[in-house]
Amino acid sequence: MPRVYHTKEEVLSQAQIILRKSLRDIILPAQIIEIEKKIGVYGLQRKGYLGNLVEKYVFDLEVNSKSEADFNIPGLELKTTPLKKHAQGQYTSKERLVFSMIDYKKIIHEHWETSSFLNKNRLLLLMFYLYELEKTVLDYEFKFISLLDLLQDISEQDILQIRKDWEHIVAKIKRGEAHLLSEGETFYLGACTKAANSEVMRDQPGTQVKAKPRAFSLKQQYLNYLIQKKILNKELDADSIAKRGKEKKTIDVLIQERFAPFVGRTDQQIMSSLKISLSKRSKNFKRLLANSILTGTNSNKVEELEKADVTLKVVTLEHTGTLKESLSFPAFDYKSLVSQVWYDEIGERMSDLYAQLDTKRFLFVIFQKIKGSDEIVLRKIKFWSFPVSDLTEVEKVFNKTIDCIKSGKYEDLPKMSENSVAHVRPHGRDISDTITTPQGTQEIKRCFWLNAKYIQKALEQ
DNA sequence: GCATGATCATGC
DNA sequence: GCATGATCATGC
Repeated sequence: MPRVYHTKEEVLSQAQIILRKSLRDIILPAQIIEIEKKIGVYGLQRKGYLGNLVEKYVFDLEVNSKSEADFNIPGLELKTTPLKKHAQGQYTSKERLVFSMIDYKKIIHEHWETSSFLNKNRLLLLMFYLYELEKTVLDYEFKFISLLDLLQDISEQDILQIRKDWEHIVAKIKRGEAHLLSEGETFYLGACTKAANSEVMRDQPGTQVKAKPRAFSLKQQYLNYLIQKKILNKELDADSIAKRGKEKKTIDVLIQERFAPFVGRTDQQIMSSLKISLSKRSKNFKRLLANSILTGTNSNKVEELEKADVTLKVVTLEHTGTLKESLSFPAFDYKSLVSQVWYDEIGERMSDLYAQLDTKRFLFVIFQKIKGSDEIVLRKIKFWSFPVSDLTEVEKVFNKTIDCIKSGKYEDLPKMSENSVAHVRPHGRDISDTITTPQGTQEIKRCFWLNAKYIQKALEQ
């Protein structure tokens, strides 16, 4: 008979039996053999299998494949989720935390307080295990186990943001724009792509256009924040824009308000009203200026931006309004790149570049040069995420890049003149900064860039 | 003026 | 020591 749980405390206490242990440590030899047989059939990577095993062997529950609640306790959801270990020994989440699929047709009739998302996931039993490539589900060690109440254990500020994220996603679906959703347009709660079992593309309300299946997710960076702050009780070394969470505002409102008094002012005026003095010769001068406006310190780490995985980009327009410089991404590894596929339509595999464009959010701080002066003016700030409608253009660049690398034609890599959105260009320290190619030769480090003209247009909108 | 190649400066 | 964000330099 499967076990029945009556309280969340009972569930949490049962979960602890596997803390700092692996499945192999807590089950019988006969069960180990049975699981090893299945691993042979399913392979090591079968997602969700570990979750099923935990339900069965840690909690003694009957495992069903339906999306029914794990326990009989309303809102309590079990999540087994992987960690990765960094060189300095600290743990971060390996992935975002994915919830159940968004039902495009039903959700447009929901409200946050009574939403199916909150109903199902308000209480999260988070079981973090250390993912290691060479191990199977039997040997992953469970590192942290925590019960998180989404409405009580996180700051009001964060709850508000999650609610606004949810409302943003629902509003977009209501407008018949589910196909235009991307994970990058919200802060903590995202709508991430998710493999569908039966249908690849889904119907959505109000339009004939089909949309990719998506699920709610807590973004990876926000999950990292929860691990550090709520599970390990560590103080963050980042500076908060809303000091100590007293201001109950969403991130974009908060940031807009911080910059508003300085829009239209010169760098000199900004420095004197902030009572700071920064060297203009310093290459990150404008970056420091932006940080000072945001947090009052020159710290590069801004809590709200880190939690929401927002990349701050400082750009400087010419006095005429043109943007000269393109936007770089981290340098790529030729060998790793050729093993990637752009996006496999069921969301099982995607390239680093696709992931960057679909999940990242940018905050542009836009300065402009003044004619005949060495002063600059803060023009505006703008949140931006990459429009899904332009992904196909980048896909062309991506595929051509892979073709060129595979055939060793490094001089034919996609140029800015070939594509309106993106190109490939060097991105190393100098010409001696090289990396090994699939051919075994050394080649200068390069990366994908978003074209300056393209970014300029995006900023004007 | 723009595309492309190359490098700087900082901070982790 | 290196990755990264940002910018510089050159040549057409």
